Amino acid sequence: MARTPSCDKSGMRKGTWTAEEDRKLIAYVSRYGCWNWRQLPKFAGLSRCGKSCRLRWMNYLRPDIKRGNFTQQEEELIIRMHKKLGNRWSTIAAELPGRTDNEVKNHWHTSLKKRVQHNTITNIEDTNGPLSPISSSSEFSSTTTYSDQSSTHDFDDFGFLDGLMESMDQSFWLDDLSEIVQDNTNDVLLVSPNESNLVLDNDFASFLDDSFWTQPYEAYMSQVLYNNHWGFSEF
DNA sequence: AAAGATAGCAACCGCCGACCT
DNA sequence: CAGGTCGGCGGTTGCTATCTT
Repeated sequence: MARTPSCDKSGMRKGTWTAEEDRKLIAYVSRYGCWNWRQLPKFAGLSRCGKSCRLRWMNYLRPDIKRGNFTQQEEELIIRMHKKLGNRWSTIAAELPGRTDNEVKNHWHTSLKKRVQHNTITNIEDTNGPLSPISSSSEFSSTTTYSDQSSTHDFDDFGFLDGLMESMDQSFWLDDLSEIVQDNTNDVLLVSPNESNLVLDNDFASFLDDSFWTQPYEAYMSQVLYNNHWGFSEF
């Protein structure tokens, strides 16, 4: 679980923190605060570099650290924010009181990442059959083919449409599992897991040409902007 | 029961931006 | 402006625990 204690070239200890080291760090920071992490170990009687002390305090010893399993709400928030922000762990952790960026990052890599990937594959299989091209018999044509996640057009891709349908139920827009899909009649729908599907208005639907469904969102939008087909303000 | 594989997570490393001199 | 210091961040490592064969 932890690294074997060792020392670096300058004689600073590395590896797992002992209970005694923890006690010294807690005692010092509690009394004097963390005014300078570089200098702190010297005054606190620790043979650790400042960085190591800071990390230990921030990720483990801080009194407001919340330990234990992540709740379902916390996990959902992490998944949602990761989808929006990417690997900005400190920003994500800031929304989870008592959780550290390191903890959130670890939890993502060990648990949530696999779950999200599994859900993506499952959703694709649900609509298209197991990793097969778009099926004409399925209710919806998927926004993606095979398992190429880069060509999935999740709802968040269209954040710039936020002002367009302000009257919509906000939960629809915030739902990360919403997708933009095309049905048998070529209507373009916003599909939400809560089954409140919505047909997009014709302006938007007609804007999506065939290449939308066959290439990654970024590439598609680059092409759109390059061709000046559509300025954001027009919507 | 033993060996190998995998999961979980604390801790380290290197980089970057802010700030100071 | 240049150089140095510091705190903070994200990626990665290395070790133990647990599971699987």
